Amino acid sequence: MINENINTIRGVGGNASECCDTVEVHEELLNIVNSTMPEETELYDLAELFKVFGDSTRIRILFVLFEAEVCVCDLAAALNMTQSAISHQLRILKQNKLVKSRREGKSVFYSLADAHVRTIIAQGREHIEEE
Amino acid sequence: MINENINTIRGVGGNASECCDTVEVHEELLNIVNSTMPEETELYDLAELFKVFGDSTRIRILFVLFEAEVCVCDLAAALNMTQSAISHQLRILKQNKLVKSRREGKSVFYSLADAHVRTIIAQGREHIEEE
DNA sequence: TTATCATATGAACAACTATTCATATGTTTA
DNA sequence: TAAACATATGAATAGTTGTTCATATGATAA
Repeated sequence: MINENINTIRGVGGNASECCDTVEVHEELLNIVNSTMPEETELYDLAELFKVFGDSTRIRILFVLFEAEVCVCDLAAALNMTQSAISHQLRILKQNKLVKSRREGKSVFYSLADAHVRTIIAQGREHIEEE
Repeated sequence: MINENINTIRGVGGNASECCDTVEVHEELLNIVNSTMPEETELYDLAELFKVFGDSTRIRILFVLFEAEVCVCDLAAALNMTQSAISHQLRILKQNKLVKSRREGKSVFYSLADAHVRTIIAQGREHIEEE
């Protein structure tokens, strides 16, 4: 059971009828928001990071990189997409430090840059596989 | 060090020059993709889930719900947004089973529905706070 | 150098999304 | 019942994003 020791925010009277007809937001709630809410920039960065995971092409790229270090054209061939599309997505993954790259001759090999990638995706899979 | 026992996918010769000029995709890579890549629908669902986390308004809602069960109008007031905007986002969070709701009189109280929410966001924060 | 292969990238376009506005639904109180 | 309050939702719009196309950059081989 989640939230077992989390209070419901109500008005002073403690019933639902006083929930929303007060002009001032409940002080308790404001204290919570002010003390536990991350900074604006961190919230933005967090959303930005999850946006990167929110595209099935990038997810597929990550699943390939879970198993091997692969060059761009092989990724494109394996995922049956154009080199350009893959390259654009790799750029986003790299900007967000989820993958790293290494040039070897004409090819550029990509691999995972961060252990959190596996954890985050694993937790996501667990979530969607419930029921 | 990540990827310490993960092979680089190459051509038969094992050098970079044979990486991409083969007509057929490397068999080893195809085997990996076929055996470890989740189903199309799971990939789609995964991306869909992370899209939900990819918006700072929804992230802020979740941070409030980390601490308390809150009704819609209090969420709107605390986050300084319109009731309609919050309600639309709560709908998305609920559809993806990240929050649950409970009616009490005129108010509807929202709370976290799943422990994975905390884990996923915690991992995200760890990632962006590195360096 | 020139040709070729591998990758990166800017521009354009179509598809998607978050917010706003107006309004509908649901609940309580008078 | 009617009025007021809390929430939900459809439509419209502005902003964002993923792919394609054309082309530029970088590296190797002839």
